[in-house]
Amino acid sequence: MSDADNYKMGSQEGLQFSFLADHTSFMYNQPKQQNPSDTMSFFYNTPSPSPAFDPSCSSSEPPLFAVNKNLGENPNSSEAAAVEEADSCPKHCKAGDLKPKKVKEKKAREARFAFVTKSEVDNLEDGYRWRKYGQKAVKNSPFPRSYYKCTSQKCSVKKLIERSYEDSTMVITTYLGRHNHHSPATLRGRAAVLPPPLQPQFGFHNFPENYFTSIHPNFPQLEINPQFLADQFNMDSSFLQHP
DNA sequence: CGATTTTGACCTGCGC
DNA sequence: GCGCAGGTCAAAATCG
Repeated sequence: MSDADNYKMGSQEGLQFSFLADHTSFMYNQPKQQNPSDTMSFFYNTPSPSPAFDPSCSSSEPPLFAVNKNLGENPNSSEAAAVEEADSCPKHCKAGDLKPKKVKEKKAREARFAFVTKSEVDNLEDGYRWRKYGQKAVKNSPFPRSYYKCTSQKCSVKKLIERSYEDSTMVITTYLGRHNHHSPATLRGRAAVLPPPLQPQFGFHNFPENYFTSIHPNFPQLEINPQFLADQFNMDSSFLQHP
């Protein structure tokens, strides 16, 4: 079975994926019957109170991930539990814990951007070239985590890939750092069909710049690049184009 | 033969 | 200080 077939299988159920950017979780869940003219957007999902922004939660939490709370019919499903794990920091800063915490000066954590996709292939094609440099077993998970570095010289972006232990069909991808170069795929001739690259102040700096068509920094609603989705999910790009 | 992957060893940070 | 877990290194193996 080809990768394209795998993506097709995912899209038959509608597009479902979630992601985190700098400790804030986002989710996207497109119903199968969505109106083709609808804008495809990600929406802010800030927990309240919001431990996601607790600066003391900075260096040793498990990989950031979230699973859409609305994916399952049962609100008490394990997927909803996974969101709780992603939205709260482990042990020392649970939501509702108002005790002052010992805050250490820590090396600034590399910005992260994590998202979840439903796919049978682990390493989703994102236009960049990656070299695997490690693989580790993950506690409480039967699936290992793979570590990748961008192969471009002077680019220190890393990517972590693992499968969700709650749902083995979900792939958790975490980007660390920001590319200092264009996507090789873009340079190879896709520029003609892609919008101009976003500027370096791109708010979700760990993500390939061609993922999104626009960013609203004060109201974080993202519009995904239709051509990118078409490429990733083997969909008809005309279905995804804005009216 | 160069690039990439595999995999065990090693390093680091954190909690107890 | 010790043990655990996450992350990285680097030599060997594999691939194209």
